Amino acid sequence: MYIFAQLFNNIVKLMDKKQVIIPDKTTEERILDAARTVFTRNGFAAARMEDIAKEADMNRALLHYYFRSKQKMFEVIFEENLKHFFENFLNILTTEEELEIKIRKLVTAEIDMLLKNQYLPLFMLNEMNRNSEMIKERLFQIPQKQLIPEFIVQVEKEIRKGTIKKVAPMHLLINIISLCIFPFAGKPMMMTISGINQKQFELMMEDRKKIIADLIISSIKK
Amino acid sequence: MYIFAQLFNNIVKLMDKKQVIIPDKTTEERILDAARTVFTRNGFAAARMEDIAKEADMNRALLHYYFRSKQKMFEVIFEENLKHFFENFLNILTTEEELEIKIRKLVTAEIDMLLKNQYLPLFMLNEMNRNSEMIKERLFQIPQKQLIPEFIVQVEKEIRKGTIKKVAPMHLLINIISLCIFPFAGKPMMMTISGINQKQFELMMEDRKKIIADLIISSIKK
DNA sequence: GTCTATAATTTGATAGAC
DNA sequence: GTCTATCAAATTATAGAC
Repeated sequence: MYIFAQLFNNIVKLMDKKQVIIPDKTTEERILDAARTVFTRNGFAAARMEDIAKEADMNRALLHYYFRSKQKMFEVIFEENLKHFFENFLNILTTEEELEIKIRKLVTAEIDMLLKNQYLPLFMLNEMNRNSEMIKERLFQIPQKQLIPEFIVQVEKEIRKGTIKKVAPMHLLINIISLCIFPFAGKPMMMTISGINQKQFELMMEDRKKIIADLIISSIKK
Repeated sequence: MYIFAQLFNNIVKLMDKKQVIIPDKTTEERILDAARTVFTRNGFAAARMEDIAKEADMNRALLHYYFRSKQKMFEVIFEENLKHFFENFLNILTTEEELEIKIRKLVTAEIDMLLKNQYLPLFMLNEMNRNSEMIKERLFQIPQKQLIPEFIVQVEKEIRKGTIKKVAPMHLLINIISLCIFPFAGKPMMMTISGINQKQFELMMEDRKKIIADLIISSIKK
């Protein structure tokens, strides 16, 4: 029953504001979309319920009706972002793939993901930096404890076999992560310094897929 | 005249709270020290005037007496941090030094600076990401416009001379910056993932001075 | 210059009509 | 479910005593 009321409501708004509102999204989805945008862009502290309401084209009261508090709403988005940020990377990190292939896949997948979520790095870095209990708890639940060592073991095995140079596996991993993620966290700086625009930035990151992988691989090749 | 009153005041507080307060710092300096700590750690949005007052061991009213508003106080600290973040790096970038030596100096100086200012990267990345008019204006005033091209010219010259491989100068620069700065911005993540403590993190960054420089240099050597 | 008390503003959260 | 009106709390900023 209410689905028609909502549909009608959206169509009225659509005509009224001459704006495209996807009519088949539930209110909850519209709120989450808006919350994702605002929280990911501004972080918890700088995000305003009013901003989210405006982004979702509704009023603040409705946000509280669906999610009770800013904190609870944030936790949903943080959870999403945390998973998004780590999941794919950690999955590739522990496949049975040969090391060189794996490094190329890691870099490509990571940069592709970040090109679609350009505010994610700064969001994650910030929220992990904040000393929030909730976030510390959630971080400890990540299965990194097992996944990272798996990769390290793989690198150590290659070193013993003599197929790659003797490198510190943890540094290797940090190098890969740094080279992929930093340009996104520092995008405004990059763009100002080098005077490039959004489109040029994205093209540059496409180039970096090969540049980073080559750099890393040449540093471990004998 | 008032310098004695202040000295007396500080000594009283010192005895009263059994706490070491350097008595020869002016009130303004004590406020700036506190503001630097709080703003750099938490960013503008999450920083509270109350936090700064507590850190400086005085009350909020006094902060306003000296700096009028939170915004004005922040601008002083931002200015300081901006200079601190770029100045030394850009100076080294444009010395007459030979390229390989220069890269080693850049990496060492940058990591040394960041070891002493571990919250600086995240602060700068965040504030540059915020769309503040004041910050955009200040960024444009940085002499990067001239300094970066100077370095790029140097690299291009080496390539033409045939002393180094044919690499994209801008990517080379971004690689150096990424490798040095990212671990500090992602310190909480690094520490959680690899289970290391503050002391171990700092030792790791000491190791990275050589690791990063070697990596970069080996990638340009013929 | 420094403090206490208080005003003003912003922001998160709720009540109640429809 | 959604809105308007309102409250409550947090936070910045000022007034005025000492």
